Amino acid sequence: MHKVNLKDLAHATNISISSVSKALRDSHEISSETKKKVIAKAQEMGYTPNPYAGFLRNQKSKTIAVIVPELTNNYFIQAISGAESIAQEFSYHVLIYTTNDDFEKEASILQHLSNGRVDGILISVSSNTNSLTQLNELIQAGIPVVFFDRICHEIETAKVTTNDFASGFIATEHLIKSGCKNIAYLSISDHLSIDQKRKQGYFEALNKYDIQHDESFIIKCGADEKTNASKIKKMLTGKKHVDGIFASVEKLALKTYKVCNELKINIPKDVKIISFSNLRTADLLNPSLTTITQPAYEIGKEAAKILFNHLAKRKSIIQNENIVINSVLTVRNSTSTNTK
Amino acid sequence: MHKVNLKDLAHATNISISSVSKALRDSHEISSETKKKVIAKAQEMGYTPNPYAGFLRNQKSKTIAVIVPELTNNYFIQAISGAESIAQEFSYHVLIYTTNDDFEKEASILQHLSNGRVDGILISVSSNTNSLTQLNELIQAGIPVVFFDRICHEIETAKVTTNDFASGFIATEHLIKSGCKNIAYLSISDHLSIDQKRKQGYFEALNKYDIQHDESFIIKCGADEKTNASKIKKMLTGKKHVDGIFASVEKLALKTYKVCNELKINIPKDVKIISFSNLRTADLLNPSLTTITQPAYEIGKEAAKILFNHLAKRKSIIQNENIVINSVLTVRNSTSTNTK
DNA sequence: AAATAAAACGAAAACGATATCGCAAATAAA
DNA sequence: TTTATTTGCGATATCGTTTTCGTTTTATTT
Repeated sequence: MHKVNLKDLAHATNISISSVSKALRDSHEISSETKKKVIAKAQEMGYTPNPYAGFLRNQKSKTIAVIVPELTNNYFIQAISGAESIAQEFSYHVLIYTTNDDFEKEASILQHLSNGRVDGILISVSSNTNSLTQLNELIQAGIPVVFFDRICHEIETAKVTTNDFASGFIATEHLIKSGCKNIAYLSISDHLSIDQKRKQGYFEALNKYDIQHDESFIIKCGADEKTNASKIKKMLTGKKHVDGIFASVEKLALKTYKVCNELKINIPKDVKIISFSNLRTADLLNPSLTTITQPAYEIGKEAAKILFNHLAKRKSIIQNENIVINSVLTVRNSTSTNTK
Repeated sequence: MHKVNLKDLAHATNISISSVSKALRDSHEISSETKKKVIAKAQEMGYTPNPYAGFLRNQKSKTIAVIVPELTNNYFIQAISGAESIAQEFSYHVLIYTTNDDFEKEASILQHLSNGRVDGILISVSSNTNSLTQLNELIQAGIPVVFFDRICHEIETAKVTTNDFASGFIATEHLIKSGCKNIAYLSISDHLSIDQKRKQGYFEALNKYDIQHDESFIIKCGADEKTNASKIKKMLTGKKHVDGIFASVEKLALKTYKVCNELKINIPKDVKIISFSNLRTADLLNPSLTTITQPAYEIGKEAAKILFNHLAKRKSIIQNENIVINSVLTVRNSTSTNTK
């Protein structure tokens, strides 16, 4: 079955290709009669424009890329979901790429995208990102980039985040007010701006309440699950008794839950836990988990909106801008003082 | 900054466009010296081929679409994740579309894709899908479609699923062996083949153990969360005491947990629950949830492999085929008989 | 009626890469 | 040396649109 194109349509209607094209695009240069004729014939023959020809002609594909470290993460999924909803509104298409938190893979994806396959990019960088040059080249080449969550401060463009510093402070303060004296911070990566800011908020809270800062309470976790588990285990069984844990990301909190189960450590009696998390089942956990929840869906929507509005304007450079959407604290049983 | 193309490269090297093109594609028609010269210059000038031109020429874009009802669902995410991993292997790009379980939206997406924007499609249809004609047209037009999970039996192509019938049987049998007599089935949609099969497995198990089948124990849930909650509540507070619940999908199990919390109904003492689920936190719930888990990641990988292998062969039609990857039962406390 | 303006359409040049030719030069075979 | 063959390269058509610019026809003005 041959796919019908403008040429076929022109032949069938005895009208030139260019006029047929114009008729279908509702140009004022074409009389309403011929428009009708062309449209009817197009309908009849089942004409649909070849997308690639349009892409080539316009150097635009109505497609954006969303690049995230991983998909099996509620935060990113919600953000993608938000971005996708806006994309549908703007009739854009969404390409998904995962980096597995590997900056080489990230660089290779960005490299691949530099040929202009997409009109714009939404990205949350990998923990150890090193792709500054790639990203800058992309922007120089006229492909707008918007960051969300895991941003690169060094690059001038729009960035959508949550209030990491304040949230870190609030989380830690909540633990303190719940009676914790020895509070550990589970870090996911030194290189990540979100981690740094959350940690700064943590320090700020400790300072405010005159709590001694102990370097051994900063647990540097990473990509490897096993290593994380053993570090958490070591912390919980160490001489210095930890009575509060602030997890910078959800998966570290969940790992802590499992370790506590193993070690028969009672949450919240022995140790209280709060975590950044977008888990839908936070209130069904045993015990239910006190969370700092980012409005991930909104963040994704906002980032996408900025990108599409920019693409609509066709201005070459996105202004440097920091959009902050606040997280919310939801207190649950993992930080409860009522130890029945 | 002007993007450099073959023409520029030809001009810079004093070689014809066609030869430059051939040189870059390592054609045997070009001498190794000129190849070197061209490649060096390409490097120097930062040449990257314009993707759209290639798409137009080849009528192929190395892009597939993955269409799912929703993203905020662990099953679909894992499946997409699996598909994406294979896509990276095959150097394919992945466009994501969500239908919000609305068949009109699904139809419109499929319609849009019929112009050949993608080389192939992976789809899990919406609950009330009606898009048979669209799907058939797509296949007729030479765009291969592979189903996963939520399939259309009527359409001749490859379908990747789990053993829904057997799993439904196993789940129900597990409840029966745990002492349940009055087992409810939470259905998500009558129209879905997965739901029908799981329910058939449920009936089969009831039959085998000579348990009276009670029509009021089939709870027809749907997209609306509130309605689902009230139906579940009604079931749990009805005269006929329900002592076992088999949820066809995760979200219905979670809803049941919340309703039980509200009503102070104890799981598993008052009622036992088993569910199809891909929740990572199943063992951290209160109580931990007994699950039938689909190998979603594998299913996504398998579906993608079939599609890519087919695309590589360029054969026009995918043979009708049913690939089944078995789910696994993981017994946890929500069906425990040890009611401490 | 002549001159001008507007309306409706068509020819052709892009967009950038690829592949089929044909043609020359260099090599091999006769 | 002549003929045949290989090797290396270039001109050109093609993929299917869109858009600029002419050209013709119709409508408007003097």
